Amino acid sequence: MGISFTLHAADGPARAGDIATPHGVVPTPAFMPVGTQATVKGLTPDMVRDAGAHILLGNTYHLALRPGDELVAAMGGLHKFMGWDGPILTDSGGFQVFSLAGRAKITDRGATFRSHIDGSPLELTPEKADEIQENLGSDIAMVLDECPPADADPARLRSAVARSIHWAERCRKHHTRADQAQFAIVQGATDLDVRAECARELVAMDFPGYALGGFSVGEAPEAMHAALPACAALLPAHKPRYLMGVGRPVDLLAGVAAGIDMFDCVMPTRNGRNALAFTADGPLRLRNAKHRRDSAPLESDCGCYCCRRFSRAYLHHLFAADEMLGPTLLSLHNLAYYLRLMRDARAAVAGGRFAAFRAGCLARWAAPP
RNA sequence: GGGCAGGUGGCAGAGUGGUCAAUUGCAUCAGACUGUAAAUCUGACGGGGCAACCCUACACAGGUUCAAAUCCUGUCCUGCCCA
Repeated sequence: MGISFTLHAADGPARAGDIATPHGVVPTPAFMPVGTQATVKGLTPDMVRDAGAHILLGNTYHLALRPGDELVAAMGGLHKFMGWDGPILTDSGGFQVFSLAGRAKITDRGATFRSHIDGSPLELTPEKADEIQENLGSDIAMVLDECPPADADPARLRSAVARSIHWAERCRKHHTRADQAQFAIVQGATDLDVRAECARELVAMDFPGYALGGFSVGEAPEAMHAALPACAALLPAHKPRYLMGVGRPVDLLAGVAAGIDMFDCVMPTRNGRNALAFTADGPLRLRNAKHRRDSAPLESDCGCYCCRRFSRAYLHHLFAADEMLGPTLLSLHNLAYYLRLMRDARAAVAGGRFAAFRAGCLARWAAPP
Protein backbone atom coordinates (compact mmCIF):
# COMPACT_ATOMS: atom_id res chain seq x y z
CA MET A 1 0.00 0.00 0.00
CA GLY A 2 3.00 2.22 0.37
CA ILE A 3 1.88 4.76 2.94
CA SER A 4 0.31 5.04 6.33
CA PHE A 5 -1.55 8.00 7.68
CA THR A 6 -1.66 8.96 11.33
CA LEU A 7 -3.89 11.68 12.71
CA HIS A 8 -2.46 13.58 15.69
CA ALA A 9 -4.90 16.38 16.31
CA ALA A 10 -8.13 17.86 15.11
CA ASP A 11 -9.66 21.28 15.56
CA GLY A 12 -13.16 21.13 14.18
CA PRO A 13 -12.84 19.65 10.70
CA ALA A 14 -9.20 20.80 10.51
CA ARG A 15 -6.62 18.12 11.21
CA ALA A 16 -2.92 17.56 11.77
CA GLY A 17 -1.23 14.29 10.99
CA ASP A 18 1.64 12.43 9.34
CA ILE A 19 1.88 10.52 6.13
CA ALA A 20 4.62 7.91 6.29
CA THR A 21 6.03 7.02 2.87
CA PRO A 22 8.92 4.85 1.69
CA HIS A 23 11.01 8.04 1.38
CA GLY A 24 10.09 9.72 4.63
CA VAL A 25 7.36 11.26 6.71
CA VAL A 26 5.20 14.16 5.55
CA PRO A 27 3.63 16.27 8.28
CA THR A 28 0.17 17.49 7.39
CA PRO A 29 -1.35 19.86 6.46
CA ALA A 30 1.28 19.73 3.71
CA PHE A 31 2.06 21.90 0.75
CA MET A 32 3.79 20.09 -2.12
CA PRO A 33 5.98 22.19 -4.43
CA VAL A 34 5.40 21.37 -8.09
CA GLY A 35 8.29 19.88 -10.04
CA THR A 36 6.49 18.97 -13.24
CA GLN A 37 9.53 18.08 -15.32
CA ALA A 38 11.61 16.48 -12.56
CA THR A 39 12.68 19.88 -11.25
CA VAL A 40 11.15 22.61 -9.17
CA LYS A 41 11.91 25.31 -11.71
CA GLY A 42 14.91 27.42 -10.81
CA LEU A 43 15.72 25.65 -7.53
CA THR A 44 18.07 22.87 -6.51
CA PRO A 45 16.67 20.03 -4.36
CA ASP A 46 18.70 21.35 -1.43
CA MET A 47 17.06 24.75 -1.75
CA VAL A 48 13.61 23.17 -1.89
CA ARG A 49 14.38 21.10 1.19
CA ASP A 50 15.79 24.12 3.04
CA ALA A 51 12.62 26.02 2.23
CA GLY A 52 10.85 23.39 4.32
CA ALA A 53 9.42 21.02 1.71
CA HIS A 54 8.80 17.39 2.62
CA ILE A 55 7.29 16.12 -0.62
CA LEU A 56 7.33 17.18 -4.28
CA LEU A 57 5.15 16.68 -7.31
CA GLY A 58 6.11 15.25 -10.67
CA ASN A 59 3.98 14.84 -13.78
CA THR A 60 3.15 11.73 -15.76
CA TYR A 61 2.37 13.40 -19.08
CA HIS A 62 5.42 15.63 -19.10
CA LEU A 63 7.90 13.01 -17.94
CA ALA A 64 6.52 10.36 -20.29
CA LEU A 65 7.15 12.73 -23.19
CA ARG A 66 10.56 13.82 -21.96
CA PRO A 67 12.81 12.16 -20.96
CA GLY A 68 10.49 9.11 -20.96
CA ASP A 69 9.49 6.99 -17.99
CA GLU A 70 11.59 4.02 -19.12
CA LEU A 71 14.67 6.22 -19.20
CA VAL A 72 13.89 7.47 -15.71
CA ALA A 73 13.48 3.86 -14.56
CA ALA A 74 16.78 2.93 -16.20
CA MET A 75 18.45 5.82 -14.38
CA GLY A 76 17.32 4.42 -11.06
CA GLY A 77 13.91 6.02 -10.66
CA LEU A 78 12.66 9.56 -10.32
CA HIS A 79 14.11 10.21 -6.86
CA LYS A 80 17.62 9.35 -7.89
CA PHE A 81 17.27 10.93 -11.32
CA MET A 82 16.31 14.34 -9.97
CA GLY A 83 18.41 14.22 -6.84
CA TRP A 84 15.52 14.37 -4.36
CA ASP A 85 15.48 11.59 -1.79
CA GLY A 86 12.26 12.65 -0.07
CA PRO A 87 8.73 11.60 -0.98
CA ILE A 88 7.32 12.31 -4.44
CA LEU A 89 3.74 12.36 -5.65
CA THR A 90 3.12 12.09 -9.38
CA ASP A 91 0.07 13.53 -11.05
CA SER A 92 -1.50 11.31 -13.65
CA GLY A 93 -1.89 13.63 -16.62
CA GLY A 94 -5.56 14.17 -15.86
CA PHE A 95 -4.98 17.88 -15.46
CA GLN A 96 -3.45 17.99 -18.94
CA VAL A 97 -6.82 16.74 -20.21
CA PHE A 98 -8.00 20.14 -18.98
CA SER A 99 -5.02 22.41 -19.63
CA LEU A 100 -4.17 20.89 -23.02
CA ALA A 101 -7.78 20.29 -24.03
CA GLY A 102 -7.08 21.59 -27.52
CA ARG A 103 -4.44 18.91 -28.04
CA ALA A 104 -6.28 15.98 -26.46
CA LYS A 105 -8.99 13.63 -27.63
CA ILE A 106 -10.90 11.82 -24.89
CA THR A 107 -12.70 8.53 -25.24
CA ASP A 108 -13.73 5.91 -22.71
CA ARG A 109 -10.50 4.11 -23.58
CA GLY A 110 -8.29 7.03 -22.52
CA ALA A 111 -6.86 10.38 -23.58
CA THR A 112 -4.77 10.78 -26.70
CA PHE A 113 -2.55 13.84 -26.75
CA ARG A 114 -0.64 15.44 -29.54
CA SER A 115 2.66 16.22 -27.86
CA HIS A 116 3.10 19.94 -27.22
CA ILE A 117 6.79 19.37 -27.94
CA ASP A 118 6.77 17.75 -31.38
CA GLY A 119 3.16 16.88 -32.17
CA SER A 120 3.67 13.13 -31.84
CA PRO A 121 0.80 11.17 -30.31
CA LEU A 122 0.78 10.03 -26.69
CA GLU A 123 -2.03 7.81 -25.56
CA LEU A 124 -2.72 7.93 -21.87
CA THR A 125 -5.06 5.15 -20.86
CA PRO A 126 -5.66 4.53 -17.15
CA GLU A 127 -3.40 1.49 -17.42
CA LYS A 128 -0.69 3.44 -19.24
CA ALA A 129 -0.83 6.27 -16.69
CA ASP A 130 -0.31 3.72 -13.95
CA GLU A 131 2.51 1.98 -15.81
CA ILE A 132 4.33 5.28 -16.34
CA GLN A 133 4.01 6.19 -12.67
CA GLU A 134 5.21 2.77 -11.59
CA ASN A 135 8.23 3.28 -13.84
CA LEU A 136 8.84 6.69 -12.34
CA GLY A 137 8.64 5.11 -8.89
CA SER A 138 6.85 7.89 -7.04
CA ASP A 139 5.66 7.28 -3.50
CA ILE A 140 2.13 8.31 -4.37
CA ALA A 141 0.57 7.90 -7.80
CA MET A 142 -2.68 9.47 -8.93
CA VAL A 143 -5.35 7.72 -10.96
CA LEU A 144 -6.04 9.09 -14.41
CA ASP A 145 -9.09 11.33 -14.32
CA GLU A 146 -10.96 13.61 -16.63
CA CYS A 147 -10.87 17.14 -15.26
CA PRO A 148 -13.70 19.13 -16.85
CA PRO A 149 -13.66 22.94 -16.98
CA ALA A 150 -15.85 24.90 -14.57
CA ASP A 151 -18.20 25.95 -17.34
CA ALA A 152 -18.90 22.37 -18.45
CA ASP A 153 -22.62 21.75 -18.86
CA PRO A 154 -24.32 19.17 -16.59
CA ALA A 155 -24.17 16.43 -19.22
CA ARG A 156 -20.48 16.96 -19.82
CA LEU A 157 -19.83 17.08 -16.08
CA ARG A 158 -21.66 13.80 -15.44
CA SER A 159 -19.90 12.10 -18.32
CA ALA A 160 -16.49 13.26 -17.02
CA VAL A 161 -17.34 12.03 -13.54
CA ALA A 162 -18.58 8.65 -14.75
CA ARG A 163 -15.47 8.26 -16.86
CA SER A 164 -13.22 9.28 -13.96
CA ILE A 165 -14.84 6.62 -11.77
CA HIS A 166 -14.31 3.91 -14.38
CA TRP A 167 -10.77 5.02 -15.02
CA ALA A 168 -10.04 4.96 -11.28
CA GLU A 169 -11.22 1.36 -11.10
CA ARG A 170 -9.02 0.41 -14.06
CA CYS A 171 -6.02 2.13 -12.48
CA ARG A 172 -6.70 0.31 -9.23
CA LYS A 173 -6.79 -3.04 -10.96
CA HIS A 174 -3.64 -2.36 -12.94
CA HIS A 175 -1.57 -1.19 -10.01
CA THR A 176 1.10 -3.60 -8.77
CA ARG A 177 3.88 -1.76 -6.92
CA ALA A 178 3.59 -2.40 -3.20
CA ASP A 179 5.88 0.50 -2.37
CA GLN A 180 3.66 3.00 -4.16
CA ALA A 181 0.29 4.25 -2.94
CA GLN A 182 -2.41 5.14 -5.42
CA PHE A 183 -4.88 7.94 -4.73
CA ALA A 184 -8.31 8.34 -6.32
CA ILE A 185 -9.69 11.68 -7.51
CA VAL A 186 -13.22 12.91 -6.87
CA GLN A 187 -14.63 15.14 -9.59
CA GLY A 188 -17.97 16.94 -9.78
CA ALA A 189 -17.16 20.65 -9.86
CA THR A 190 -19.32 22.53 -7.34
CA ASP A 191 -22.29 20.16 -7.68
CA LEU A 192 -22.45 18.50 -4.28
CA ASP A 193 -24.78 15.73 -5.43
CA VAL A 194 -22.41 14.76 -8.20
CA ARG A 195 -19.45 14.99 -5.84
CA ALA A 196 -21.22 12.78 -3.32
CA GLU A 197 -22.03 10.12 -5.88
CA CYS A 198 -18.48 10.16 -7.22
CA ALA A 199 -17.00 9.95 -3.73
CA ARG A 200 -19.34 7.11 -2.76
CA GLU A 201 -18.19 4.99 -5.70
CA LEU A 202 -14.51 5.71 -5.19
CA VAL A 203 -14.58 5.21 -1.44
CA ALA A 204 -16.09 1.79 -2.05
CA MET A 205 -12.94 0.91 -4.01
CA ASP A 206 -10.88 1.50 -0.87
CA PHE A 207 -7.98 3.64 -2.08
CA PRO A 208 -5.30 4.59 0.48
CA GLY A 209 -5.93 8.30 -0.15
CA TYR A 210 -8.41 10.58 -1.86
CA ALA A 211 -8.11 13.80 -3.79
CA LEU A 212 -10.53 16.53 -4.75
CA GLY A 213 -9.89 17.45 -8.36
CA GLY A 214 -11.67 19.87 -10.61
CA PHE A 215 -11.34 22.90 -8.37
CA SER A 216 -9.72 26.17 -9.42
CA VAL A 217 -10.52 25.44 -13.02
CA GLY A 218 -12.43 28.65 -13.67
CA GLU A 219 -15.10 28.77 -10.97
CA ALA A 220 -15.24 31.64 -8.48
CA PRO A 221 -12.92 31.05 -5.50
CA GLU A 222 -15.89 31.66 -3.19
CA ALA A 223 -17.77 28.82 -4.86
CA MET A 224 -14.86 26.49 -4.14
CA HIS A 225 -14.60 27.68 -0.53
CA ALA A 226 -18.30 27.07 -0.06
CA ALA A 227 -18.10 23.54 -1.48
CA LEU A 228 -14.96 22.39 0.32
CA PRO A 229 -16.33 21.45 3.77
CA ALA A 230 -19.02 19.22 2.32
CA CYS A 231 -16.66 17.72 -0.25
CA ALA A 232 -13.95 16.95 2.30
CA ALA A 233 -16.54 15.33 4.56
CA LEU A 234 -17.35 12.86 1.78
CA LEU A 235 -13.87 11.36 2.14
CA PRO A 236 -12.75 8.82 4.76
CA ALA A 237 -11.50 10.58 7.89
CA HIS A 238 -8.64 8.13 8.44
CA LYS A 239 -7.08 8.65 5.02
CA PRO A 240 -5.20 11.60 3.54
CA ARG A 241 -7.30 14.18 1.70
CA TYR A 242 -5.63 16.07 -1.10
CA LEU A 243 -7.00 19.23 -2.75
CA MET A 244 -5.36 19.24 -6.17
CA GLY A 245 -3.86 22.36 -7.69
CA VAL A 246 -4.87 24.75 -4.92
CA GLY A 247 -3.96 27.51 -4.45
CA ARG A 248 -3.51 30.99 -3.04
CA PRO A 249 -2.67 31.24 0.66
CA VAL A 250 -6.31 32.13 1.39
CA ASP A 251 -7.43 28.98 -0.43
CA LEU A 252 -5.04 26.78 1.55
CA LEU A 253 -6.48 27.99 4.82
CA ALA A 254 -10.01 27.42 3.54
CA GLY A 255 -8.90 23.91 2.63
CA VAL A 256 -7.32 23.20 6.01
CA ALA A 257 -10.44 24.50 7.72
CA ALA A 258 -12.48 22.08 5.63
CA GLY A 259 -10.30 19.14 6.63
CA ILE A 260 -7.87 18.91 3.70
CA ASP A 261 -4.40 17.49 4.41
CA MET A 262 -2.44 18.03 1.21
CA PHE A 263 -2.12 20.77 -1.37
CA ASP A 264 -0.05 21.55 -4.42
CA CYS A 265 0.06 24.60 -6.64
CA VAL A 266 2.35 26.19 -9.21
CA MET A 267 1.54 29.60 -7.81
CA PRO A 268 4.50 30.12 -5.45
CA THR A 269 7.00 29.13 -8.11
CA ARG A 270 5.35 30.51 -11.23
CA ASN A 271 4.36 33.78 -9.59
CA GLY A 272 7.80 33.96 -8.02
CA ARG A 273 9.38 33.71 -11.45
CA ASN A 274 7.05 36.51 -12.48
CA ALA A 275 8.24 38.81 -9.68
CA LEU A 276 5.38 38.35 -7.24
CA ALA A 277 6.31 37.59 -3.63
CA PHE A 278 3.85 36.21 -1.10
CA THR A 279 4.17 37.60 2.41
CA ALA A 280 2.24 37.61 5.65
CA ASP A 281 1.18 41.15 4.73
CA GLY A 282 -0.06 40.21 1.27
CA PRO A 283 1.58 40.00 -2.13
CA LEU A 284 4.43 42.24 -3.28
CA ARG A 285 5.14 42.92 -6.95
CA LEU A 286 8.89 43.30 -6.98
CA ARG A 287 8.91 44.90 -10.42
CA ASN A 288 6.99 47.87 -9.05
CA ALA A 289 9.00 51.09 -8.84
CA LYS A 290 8.19 51.59 -5.17
CA HIS A 291 10.71 48.90 -4.22
CA ARG A 292 13.61 50.57 -6.01
CA ARG A 293 15.09 52.03 -2.83
CA ASP A 294 13.61 49.72 -0.22
CA SER A 295 16.37 48.27 1.93
CA ALA A 296 14.03 45.94 3.85
CA PRO A 297 13.84 42.20 3.16
CA LEU A 298 10.62 40.71 1.79
CA GLU A 299 9.65 39.78 5.34
CA SER A 300 11.38 40.67 8.57
CA ASP A 301 10.60 37.35 10.27
CA CYS A 302 10.86 34.88 7.39
CA GLY A 303 14.32 33.44 7.80
CA CYS A 304 14.64 32.02 4.29
CA TYR A 305 17.92 32.49 2.46
CA CYS A 306 16.41 35.31 0.41
CA CYS A 307 15.18 37.22 3.45
CA ARG A 308 18.39 36.69 5.39
CA ARG A 309 20.58 38.12 2.66
CA PHE A 310 18.75 40.40 0.26
CA SER A 311 16.76 43.63 0.18
CA ARG A 312 13.65 44.39 -1.82
CA ALA A 313 15.75 46.95 -3.71
CA TYR A 314 18.15 44.21 -4.79
CA LEU A 315 15.30 41.91 -5.85
CA HIS A 316 13.76 44.79 -7.80
CA HIS A 317 17.09 45.29 -9.53
CA LEU A 318 17.42 41.59 -10.39
CA PHE A 319 14.02 41.60 -12.11
CA ALA A 320 14.69 44.92 -13.85
CA ALA A 321 17.98 43.52 -15.15
CA ASP A 322 16.33 40.22 -16.09
CA GLU A 323 18.80 38.28 -13.98
CA MET A 324 17.96 34.63 -13.32
CA LEU A 325 18.71 34.95 -9.61
CA GLY A 326 15.53 37.03 -9.21
CA PRO A 327 13.14 34.20 -10.19
CA THR A 328 15.22 31.78 -8.15
CA LEU A 329 15.11 33.87 -4.98
CA LEU A 330 11.39 34.62 -5.20
CA SER A 331 10.58 30.97 -5.93
CA LEU A 332 12.60 30.05 -2.86
CA HIS A 333 10.97 32.67 -0.69
CA ASN A 334 7.44 31.88 -1.85
CA LEU A 335 7.92 28.20 -1.13
CA ALA A 336 9.36 29.07 2.29
CA TYR A 337 6.31 31.24 2.90
CA TYR A 338 3.80 28.57 1.82
CA LEU A 339 5.57 25.89 3.84
CA ARG A 340 5.75 28.13 6.89
CA LEU A 341 2.04 28.80 6.53
CA MET A 342 1.40 25.05 6.63
CA ARG A 343 3.68 24.59 9.65
CA ASP A 344 1.91 27.37 11.49
CA ALA A 345 -1.49 25.99 10.51
CA ARG A 346 -0.46 22.56 11.81
CA ALA A 347 0.68 24.06 15.11
CA ALA A 348 -2.56 26.02 15.37
CA VAL A 349 -4.61 22.89 14.78
CA ALA A 350 -2.60 21.04 17.41
CA GLY A 351 -3.18 23.94 19.78
CA GLY A 352 -6.89 24.09 19.11
CA ARG A 353 -6.70 27.66 17.82
CA PHE A 354 -6.86 27.21 14.07
CA ALA A 355 -9.88 29.47 13.58
CA ALA A 356 -8.10 32.34 15.32
CA PHE A 357 -4.94 31.67 13.35
CA ARG A 358 -6.85 31.75 10.09
CA ALA A 359 -8.68 34.93 11.03
CA GLY A 360 -5.38 36.57 11.93
CA CYS A 361 -3.85 35.69 8.55
CA LEU A 362 -6.88 36.98 6.68
CA ALA A 363 -6.83 40.25 8.61
CA ARG A 364 -3.16 40.86 7.82
CA TRP A 365 -3.56 40.06 4.14
CA ALA A 366 -6.58 42.33 3.89
CA ALA A 367 -5.01 45.31 5.66
CA PRO A 368 -1.33 45.74 4.82
CA PRO A 369 0.55 48.06 7.22
C1' G B 1 36.82 76.30 -47.03
C1' G B 2 34.68 72.26 -50.54
C1' G B 3 31.83 67.52 -51.28
C1' C B 4 28.44 63.84 -49.49
C1' A B 5 24.92 61.91 -45.94
C1' G B 6 21.65 63.15 -42.23
C1' G B 7 18.56 65.71 -38.14
C1' U B 8 11.26 61.82 -36.15
C1' G B 9 8.12 60.92 -29.62
C1' G B 10 13.18 58.66 -23.15
C1' C B 11 16.64 55.66 -26.69
C1' A B 12 17.17 53.00 -31.37
C1' G B 13 14.75 53.15 -35.77
C1' A B 14 10.32 53.04 -39.74
C1' G B 15 7.47 56.40 -42.52
C1' U B 16 9.01 60.32 -47.56
C1' G B 17 2.00 64.75 -49.99
C1' G B 18 -3.63 62.96 -47.32
C1' U B 19 -5.95 56.42 -44.43
C1' C B 20 -0.03 59.86 -38.98
C1' A B 21 -0.47 61.61 -32.54
C1' A B 22 2.97 58.89 -36.31
C1' U B 23 4.94 50.97 -37.63
C1' U B 24 8.41 48.27 -34.63
C1' G B 25 11.99 47.13 -30.80
C1' C B 26 13.99 48.68 -26.19
C1' A B 27 13.24 51.44 -21.80
C1' U B 28 9.42 52.98 -18.43
C1' C B 29 4.56 52.27 -15.72
C1' A B 30 0.62 49.04 -14.22
C1' G B 31 -1.96 44.33 -14.16
C1' A B 32 -2.70 38.91 -14.59
C1' C B 33 -0.94 34.06 -13.12
C1' U B 34 -4.48 28.12 -8.69
C1' G B 35 -3.02 19.16 -10.13
C1' U B 36 3.13 24.34 -15.09
C1' A B 37 2.92 24.24 -23.36
C1' A B 38 4.26 30.32 -18.61
C1' A B 39 11.95 33.22 -16.35
C1' U B 40 5.13 33.94 -19.51
C1' C B 41 1.11 36.95 -20.99
C1' U B 42 -1.93 41.59 -21.14
C1' G B 43 -2.62 46.82 -21.06
C1' A B 44 -0.72 51.98 -20.91
C1' C B 45 3.05 54.99 -22.78
C1' G B 46 2.54 64.04 -26.13
C1' G B 47 -1.37 67.17 -23.27
C1' G B 48 -6.70 68.03 -22.08
C1' G B 49 -11.83 66.44 -21.75
C1' C B 50 -9.94 60.99 -19.95
C1' A B 51 -16.43 58.84 -25.19
C1' A B 52 -17.41 61.56 -29.62
C1' C B 53 -13.54 65.47 -29.69
C1' C B 54 -9.91 69.44 -29.05
C1' C B 55 -4.87 71.27 -28.65
C1' U B 56 0.56 70.99 -29.31
C1' A B 57 3.76 67.94 -32.30
C1' C B 58 8.48 64.85 -36.60
C1' A B 59 15.87 70.57 -35.63
C1' C B 60 14.43 76.14 -36.43
C1' A B 61 12.16 80.01 -39.68
C1' G B 62 9.60 80.97 -43.95
C1' G B 63 7.07 79.09 -48.46
C1' U B 64 4.13 75.79 -52.11
C1' U B 65 -0.65 73.08 -51.56
C1' C B 66 -7.53 72.07 -50.30
C1' A B 67 -3.83 69.06 -47.38
C1' A B 68 3.34 68.53 -45.33
C1' A B 69 6.99 64.52 -40.73
C1' U B 70 6.90 63.94 -46.07
C1' C B 71 7.96 69.14 -51.56
C1' C B 72 10.89 74.18 -51.97
C1' U B 73 14.21 78.16 -49.71
C1' G B 74 17.22 79.80 -45.85
C1' U B 75 19.41 79.03 -40.92
C1' C B 76 21.50 76.02 -37.14
C1' C B 77 23.52 71.32 -35.84
C1' U B 78 25.77 66.16 -36.54
C1' G B 79 28.76 62.37 -39.16
C1' C B 80 32.11 60.92 -43.11
C1' C B 81 35.41 62.43 -47.06
C1' C B 82 38.62 66.16 -49.62
C1' A B 83 41.67 70.54 -48.87
